[in-house]
Parts: sequence; C-alpha cells; structure tokens
Amino acid sequence: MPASAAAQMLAQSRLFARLPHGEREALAALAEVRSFRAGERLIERGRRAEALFAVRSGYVKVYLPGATARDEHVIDIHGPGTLIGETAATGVGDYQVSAVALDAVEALAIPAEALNAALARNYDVVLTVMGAVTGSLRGLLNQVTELKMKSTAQRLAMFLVQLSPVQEGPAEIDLPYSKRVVAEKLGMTPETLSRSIAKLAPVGVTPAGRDRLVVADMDALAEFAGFIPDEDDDAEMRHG
Amino acid sequence: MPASAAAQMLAQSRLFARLPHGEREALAALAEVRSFRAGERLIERGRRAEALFAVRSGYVKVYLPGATARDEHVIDIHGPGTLIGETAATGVGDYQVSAVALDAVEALAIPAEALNAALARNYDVVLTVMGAVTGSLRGLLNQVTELKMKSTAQRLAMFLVQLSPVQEGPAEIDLPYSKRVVAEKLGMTPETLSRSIAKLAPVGVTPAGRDRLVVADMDALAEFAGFIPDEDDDAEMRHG
DNA sequence: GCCAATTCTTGACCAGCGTCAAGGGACGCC
DNA sequence: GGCGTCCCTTGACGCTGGTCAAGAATTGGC
Repeated sequence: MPASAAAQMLAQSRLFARLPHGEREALAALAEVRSFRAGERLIERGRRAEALFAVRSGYVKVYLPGATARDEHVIDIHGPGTLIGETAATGVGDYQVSAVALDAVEALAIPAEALNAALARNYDVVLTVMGAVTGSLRGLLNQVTELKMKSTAQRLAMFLVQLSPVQEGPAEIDLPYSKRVVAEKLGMTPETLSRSIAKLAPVGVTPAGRDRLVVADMDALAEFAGFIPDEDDDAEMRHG
Repeated sequence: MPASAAAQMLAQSRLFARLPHGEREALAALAEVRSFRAGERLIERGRRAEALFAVRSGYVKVYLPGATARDEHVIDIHGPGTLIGETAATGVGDYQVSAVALDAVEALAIPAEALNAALARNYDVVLTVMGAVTGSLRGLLNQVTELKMKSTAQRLAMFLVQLSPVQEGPAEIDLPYSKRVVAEKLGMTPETLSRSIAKLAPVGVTPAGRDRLVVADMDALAEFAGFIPDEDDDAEMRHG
C-alpha cells in the first residue's frame, strides 16, 4: 500500500524525521511514490509547481535550461535524501529550475497544497522547510564563490573531500556517477575534468579503474582544495 | 519616537506592507532604527544572527570574506527596500555572509527573537519571509548562471537593463554607485568593466560624464544581454 | 569473440579575463 | 588657482579553461 511506503520514506528522510508523528502521517497520506526512468523530467522550469519531491533512490540532475543543450547550466546533482522544488512548492510559485532523472529514480511527491496546508497548520513544518530552503541557499552561495575563486582542480578536490568516507589519511573514493556528469556538476567540460584529475597527481590522487580514485592523504587534498594559490610559498623556489 | 519611525519604515517596505496592522506594529515596537557610516559592518559571516536588517537608505555590500581582500567575493549590492540576513535570522543560525555599508546607511533592525516569535504566531509573516528568502535564492540562481554563461559585456548590459527607468527606445542611465563598486557587483575588475563599456559602443551605449551612460535603444541592449554569441550571425561576413 | 558505440584521454589552439604598469582626468584640500 | 590624490582608462602580457579533433580504452550487442 502506497501510503505506508510514503510514511516510511518520510520517516527515513533526514529532514522530515523531526516532525511529529501525526503531521508526518498526514503528509504521507497525501504523498505519492513515483518512479522515473533515465531521461524523464521530474520538474520543468517555468511550470506551476505542483509538488515537492524527496529523492529516495537514484540521481537527479537539477539545471537551468538554455536555448540549446550547450547553454544549460547544471545547478547540482541530487542523490537520495534530498529535496527538489522546495522553493517553488511553498506558496504560489513556478518551478525555478528543471530536473531530469539520470538513472532509475524513485521519489516521493508531496503535493504543493498538502505542503502549504501543513505549513499553515504546524510551525514545525515551517522550520523544517525553511531549513531545507536555507540549506540550498547555502549550497548556491558556495557554488557562486567556488566558481569565481577556485580553479578547476580545486573544485574537483573539494568534491572529492565531500565524497570521501574518511577525512584523514589514505582513502579510496568511488565516483557516484559517470565522469561526464561529475564534470557537469563541477561546471566544467569532460576534457577539463580529465586534466584536473591529472593535476591532482602531485597531491597524491591516482586513478584506479574507471570510476575510482585513490587518495594517499586526505589532509593534503583538503588543504589543496581550500588553498588559494597566492604562491608566496613559491619563495622556496627562489631561495632553493 | 523610534517606534513610530520603525512602523513607518515597515509600512513602506514592499515586503512588510502586506502584513496586518497589528503584526506590523508588534514587530515595529521591537525593531530599532540604526545608522551606519561608510565602512561600518552590519553583519559578519559566522557570527550568531541577532537581527534582520531592512535597508532604508544608502547602499550595502553583501559579500563572502576571504583570507585577503582579494579573495572576497561580492554577492550583491543592496539598496533601499531590501532585506539583509533574512536566512540566518529565521530559526537558530549564524550569518552566512558579511555586509558592509558603502556610504551612510540607515536600516531597520528587527531582532531575531521578535521575528521568530512573529513567525510562530502569524502565518502571514511566514509567507512574507519565505518570499524574501526565495527571492534571494532566485537572485543567486541568476548569478550562478550569468557567471558561467554570459560574457562581461553581457553581464554589464543586463545590469543596465535592470537599472534603466525605461525599457524601450533611448534612455539615460545613472550609475547608483562608483564604477569600482559596479565592477565588484558584476564580478569583474574595474579594468574589465572599462573595456566592457567600450564593447557596448556598437550596441549604442556611450558614456556621458563620470557616472552616466546614454543608451540609443534599450531593445538592442536587452537583446545583446540575452543573446548568447554562437556567432552563426557571422555568416554575413563569410558571404559578404 | 568481434565489432560498434560510448566514454575517457590527450594534444593543439584560441578567446576571455585578470594582472601589472602607466597615463589622463576630475575632485578636494589648502 | 595650484597640486595631490583617487578614479578611471588604456596597453601589454600571461594563465586558465573551452573548443576542435583524434586516438585509446571500456562497454554492450549479437
């Protein structure tokens, strides 16, 4: 029965877990589990927001479409446990972005009316949704600054640091999706991603198979990611 | 008396104007009018959010500080009628950004506790604040894509279009602040801004005095701003 | 097991923008 | 009114990353 599956999803969601039981059940009763195949669109920029999606499995590309495929800009790749369309689904609004499934995706669709009713009824829901919204705002903030202030290799390094299961010492990192998609997420071309990986070799990053990277020392990688190359450290070279 | 001044400010604010009288009065009673001189900081990234600011007069630079002045990134320049610190002041939170007055600034400070109490009490306040938050989210979204997808000249053109009092035909546009600040807002250096202005000459933009630009045809400018130079129009040159 | 299609890599080239440096023009102070 | 300071402009140059193109490696179909 779909209702209980929805309730289970909501309970497992990091965001909705805090909600009181009754409110979660009420939302779950109106929510619907939906499946998408690779290439199917979940939401489309400019259309009236009908639902908020909570990704359960698979990956979803969130992007701003352009006139041509080349002009589109990828905002983020959303994996399990994330929300899509949260800003539009609160209040009256149109979707600000488009989203397409990269592989088989299962998501919980919470109708906008149900969400808005819950918002008006229960302040906990307000806090929950506002948390989600400010979270994505923070993500965008990071993206803006990273685009301006970091090199491609540094953005890749930061991506790996966030992805790694361990934060110090050696690590093996599996890319969650193809390199082409990684490149899109990081706002660069596949060619540049290849070269960026090569640039990380001096920091101790070596490819190991198609979608796995071995990092000798996560601390070194993290330092590289945050380090802005003012290159006064090159002083070593001058007196070397 | 400060309370009535605050109430007046709130009533004139585009965002708070919709609130019922009682709620506005309640907020105004707890709010405070504050003045800042050029260079004074309104909020500082990482510090606990104490208040939401509504800018009344003057301009405020909102930015992410870096290790050095060079590393800082300007998010936006806020003028009268805009909010600052809205995301942090809702719920528990630290300021995500810093903000500094560019000239003499007068702003209304609404304490975080007062705001949160109002949020919990009145759903209209929720809608109001959420509207502000999604608004800044939309702005960031635009910024991300413009950084990636548009040239410096196009970003300048878009800025001028937004600034212009008229949207078609000829127009005279006064820059609201110095070119150095304009360059910061547009995410480029002053040198590049100079060159970008020169690049707009073919579209009919000519400087007229230190901080004024004359545009021959706003439609042409707007088209230039949105147009992605795939340059298939250069075909003219080939068969010319 | 072989071939086609896709993904990834590598190289050569080029455009855009930041940087450094120098010069011109406007405003304010005395 | 003269002069210093700051803002803006202009030029030369280099680095980063996108583009085009070709080749290597991996996958999937039959």
